[in-house]
Amino acid sequence: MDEIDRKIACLLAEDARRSLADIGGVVDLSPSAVNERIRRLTASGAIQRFTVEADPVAFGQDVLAFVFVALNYEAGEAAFKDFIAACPNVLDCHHVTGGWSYLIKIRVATLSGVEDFLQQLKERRFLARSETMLALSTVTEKPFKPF
Amino acid sequence: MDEIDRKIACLLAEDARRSLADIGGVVDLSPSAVNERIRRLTASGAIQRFTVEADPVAFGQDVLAFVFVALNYEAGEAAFKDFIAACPNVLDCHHVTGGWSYLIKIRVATLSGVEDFLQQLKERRFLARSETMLALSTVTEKPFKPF
DNA sequence: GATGAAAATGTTCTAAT
DNA sequence: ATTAGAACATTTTCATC
Repeated sequence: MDEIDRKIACLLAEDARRSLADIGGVVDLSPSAVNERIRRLTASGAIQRFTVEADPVAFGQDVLAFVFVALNYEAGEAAFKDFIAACPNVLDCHHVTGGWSYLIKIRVATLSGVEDFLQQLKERRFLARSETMLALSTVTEKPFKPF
Repeated sequence: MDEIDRKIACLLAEDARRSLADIGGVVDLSPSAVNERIRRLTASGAIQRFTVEADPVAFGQDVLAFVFVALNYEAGEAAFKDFIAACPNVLDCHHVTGGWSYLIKIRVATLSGVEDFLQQLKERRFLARSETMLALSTVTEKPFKPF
């Protein structure tokens, strides 16, 4: 992981469709060398996958909410994590400092989707307490990119 | 935006390097037809860009924090938004319901990076109050994907 | 590790329906 | 909007340094 690797990762983050020749032009390497570096970055997990950024609104997921959860540990933390990891509406879930155990970021189609999500947590007995914050508008929202 | 478009977007979200022929095999369309649909999805903004998902830790951004901000409106909301949009450490920034004006998600190399970030907000007089939550561990973290 | 050239694969364009 | 096929470009492999 040197400066060239970082630069290649940055270029791919901006546009993953750039050709190896293009990238090679920027970092002064042959297409094959660039290819080999991308292969290594991918194999090591530094680059996790090639994907597309999609507009949630265009796909009907208009509502963004943050749910703070105090876990009911009797229900099992592992079961909670499994549920969260499998739920397509969950974009983020982190164990956090402060008065709550987890902070969860979800995208749903409508407000009732938020209620459905909370209901699912309740049904599975994961919830001791929770608090929900709705996002009214977004200034910026982007996945992590090397820089 | 029909079911086929959704499916194509899903497949690209999983792996943006799949060939047009591959995708066509799944949705029962010719490579050219798939290509045309991807072109339209991209042109309409439903697909915002082709990119790579990178591992923040591999790139030395180990610390994830959520910063709640009550804005000092005298400093100018537009200036705040400009600053936030331009800051590479900021992954998310949303105007939210509740006692805070904005919820900001940042990635920094070390804890002192959190302090630096808060210091920058202070220097620019954006801050009335703030509260910071550190992420201790991550259950899931992914950009929005159509499904 | 990197290179350059050959081989394999994928994409884009054109004409037609 | 979609298709087929030709023309074009890119990626991948491999022998070599």
